[in-house]
Amino acid sequence: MRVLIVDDEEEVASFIKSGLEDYGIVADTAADAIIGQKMMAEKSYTSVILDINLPIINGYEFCQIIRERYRDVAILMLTALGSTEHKLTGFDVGADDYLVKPFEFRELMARLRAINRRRAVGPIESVVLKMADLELNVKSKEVRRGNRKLTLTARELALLEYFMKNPNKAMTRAEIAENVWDVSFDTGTNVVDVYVNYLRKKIDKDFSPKLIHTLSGIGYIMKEDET
Amino acid sequence: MRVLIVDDEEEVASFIKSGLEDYGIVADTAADAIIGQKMMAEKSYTSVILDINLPIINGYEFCQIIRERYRDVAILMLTALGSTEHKLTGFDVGADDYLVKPFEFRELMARLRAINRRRAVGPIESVVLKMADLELNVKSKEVRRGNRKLTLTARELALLEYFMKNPNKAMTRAEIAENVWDVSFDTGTNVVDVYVNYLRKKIDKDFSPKLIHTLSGIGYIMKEDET
DNA sequence: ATCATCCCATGCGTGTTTTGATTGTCGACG
DNA sequence: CGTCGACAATCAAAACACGCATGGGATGAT
Repeated sequence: MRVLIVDDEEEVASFIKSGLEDYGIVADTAADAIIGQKMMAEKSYTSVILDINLPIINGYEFCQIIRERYRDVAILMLTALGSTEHKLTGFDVGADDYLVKPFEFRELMARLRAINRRRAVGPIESVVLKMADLELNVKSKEVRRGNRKLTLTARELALLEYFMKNPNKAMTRAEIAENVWDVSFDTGTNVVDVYVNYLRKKIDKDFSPKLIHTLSGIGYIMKEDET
Repeated sequence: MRVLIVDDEEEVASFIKSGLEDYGIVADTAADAIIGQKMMAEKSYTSVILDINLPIINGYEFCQIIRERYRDVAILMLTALGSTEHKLTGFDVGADDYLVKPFEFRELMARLRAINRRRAVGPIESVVLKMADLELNVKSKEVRRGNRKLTLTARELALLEYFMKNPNKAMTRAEIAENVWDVSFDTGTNVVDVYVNYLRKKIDKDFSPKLIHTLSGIGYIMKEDET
């Protein structure tokens, strides 16, 4: 995920930028639409956070330009203009969401996530993957369940990461093997079974609810609810 | 576009409903999540407008349920709870947008349009196959009829999936055998009959209407209406 | 050299799948 | 009106595959 912030107020822009970076999201800033346009030509952004009161070209016009050229970029308008008329115009020119200043950063973040959630192939790449009380920090490779810290081996970790990135999805052994062992699956081995077993011993054995479930004849699935 | 409004305040719900209908959008209302769930099982909605303060099951929980089962439905939360915490929770459970009461109808309309426009971009194939109140989530392999969860074996599941992907189509045993057992049909076995029987026991026996029908001399057909 | 990690092979118990025989249903025809 | 035959539904035992556990060997790191 790469975000472009277009705002002529220096403070606001850098405040958002540093906030996003705390979440591991790359962010660039642009003071006006002309600069913004150039940056979008150079790099490909997943989202744009856009002010309306901009010098030269205003936010509405810029929004239309983006929509035309980069059809699938998520656009979030962030402005002091809070009247319904303004909002309607914003959505009219193609914004995906509209947030009024002053704002809480956490809400901005949540809205940004929401508009990206659909578009992206997988869910937004959050640094911390969560399911029930199990957490996996992809960056630090730290795994904890409840308040217990767990130590996994490299392979166990890769497997868990794959599971957590595909929650509620039934997966065959072949699928898992190809993604976690990244060799085309050599039939006649049961590594997957063995490692699922290892994982279970560490993350499920002493806890509840169980997260890794077996689907007989199909494979495995990671999900929260029992059965 | 078909919208479901879940709100226990009668006035609000019907206000929105009639507003949407002015725009030629079909809208249904449900007073609580249980009713809402049933309606979603029967018809397929593009969007849900969801209150949080609901009797029995609150909006957050219902939102999660919807997200799980109907991945590609747009959810807009509409509630009096305006704190950032509430909003965050809303987005956390999978809402696409969050609007605080009191609201202007025009803004609701604009936001509804925005979240649907966005969703239409990527062709997300529906993962939930439906017929009457029977649902098969192809991704998680979960099968439910009404609100009962059913457990099928791998072969039963494959058969059901084949049936549901070819609704209202008469199919011979040979056709079924080739697709579900993927061996060229060894005449002289009655596996198909046996498994249709197993399936019926699980998905049709205690329910109505019956979905799997026998065509004597031809084969089987899956369809909703009796005969 | 020692240790942890990773992968493979084997065997067992259990649930699933298949088979083959029996029972049930319905229409045609004597 | 009863019988027969074709077809479908049901049943239960047998064959089979699947998933899980375990021990041990190969590999690589310290």
